[in-house]
Amino acid sequence: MPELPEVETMRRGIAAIQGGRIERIERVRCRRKPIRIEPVIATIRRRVIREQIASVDRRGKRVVVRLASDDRLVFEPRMTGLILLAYPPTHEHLRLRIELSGTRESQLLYWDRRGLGNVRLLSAEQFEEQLGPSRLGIDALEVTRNVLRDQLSASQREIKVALLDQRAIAGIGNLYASEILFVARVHPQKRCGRITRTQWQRIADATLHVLNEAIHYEGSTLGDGTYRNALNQRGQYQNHHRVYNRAGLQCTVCGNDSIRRIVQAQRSTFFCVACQAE
DNA sequence: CCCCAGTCCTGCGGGC
DNA sequence: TGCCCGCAGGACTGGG
Repeated sequence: MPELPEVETMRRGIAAIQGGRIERIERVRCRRKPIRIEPVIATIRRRVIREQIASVDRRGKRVVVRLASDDRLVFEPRMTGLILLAYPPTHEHLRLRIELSGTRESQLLYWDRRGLGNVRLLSAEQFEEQLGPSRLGIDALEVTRNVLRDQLSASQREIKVALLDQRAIAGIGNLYASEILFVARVHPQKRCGRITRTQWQRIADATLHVLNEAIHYEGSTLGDGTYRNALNQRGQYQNHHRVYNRAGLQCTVCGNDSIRRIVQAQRSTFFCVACQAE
């Protein structure tokens, strides 16, 4: 379930392909399994082959490889996508291989078990249109109390559901929304309109704290073990979760058996009924 | 504006 | 032991 910390870990893992020793894209190979890709592969090849890689960035839950031409190759892993330099978990689900020239041979792989993710080549204009500020909110690592308040306080939605809205804030998904609200001590069903200034401040602080902590541990590799970094190694943040997947277990803060699971917008939410009374 | 259910997909684990 | 079904949830869509 790549969210911001997992996607950022992938981005850092492949960042060595930018500039420097890596010269350019030499080949693009589609593997056996179909891939959601746009435009068609022939057009992608025509536009990327022999292009240099200018930078490797991230926009919310997407990795953005910017080429010297200013076209952008956007990887959106969704549930089970991985962006790798090597060691795909299975050969079967390898979807795309981009061969790069350089002093050392290099490659970029896109692997996706379920295939819900996608890869798109966008012009600078298309990128602005489809992934610009009108479609995708400010990056979650940049939030402040005032950004949260401006974006969400007019909403009557429950805060946990609102945090998942990528048009407001980009990068928070189901797992980190629960973790953030626990650290902020705000009840996940609290309506946005009823959240106080102090609570917005705590949510902003908790967002930065939790996401940076998760990046430090290279993200969360959950039960099915799908998520991996760019070298197919597991993340470790699952060992530091405070509430996610911990229903019925002891709260790390108050010590009570007060962690519950509820469903909001058809998704699991975990929280401590004692620590997040409001 | 918001909410909800359905869609895309695969693999897993529970229940019988 | 095998089969079916529900579940996981990111982003999007269509209907209310």
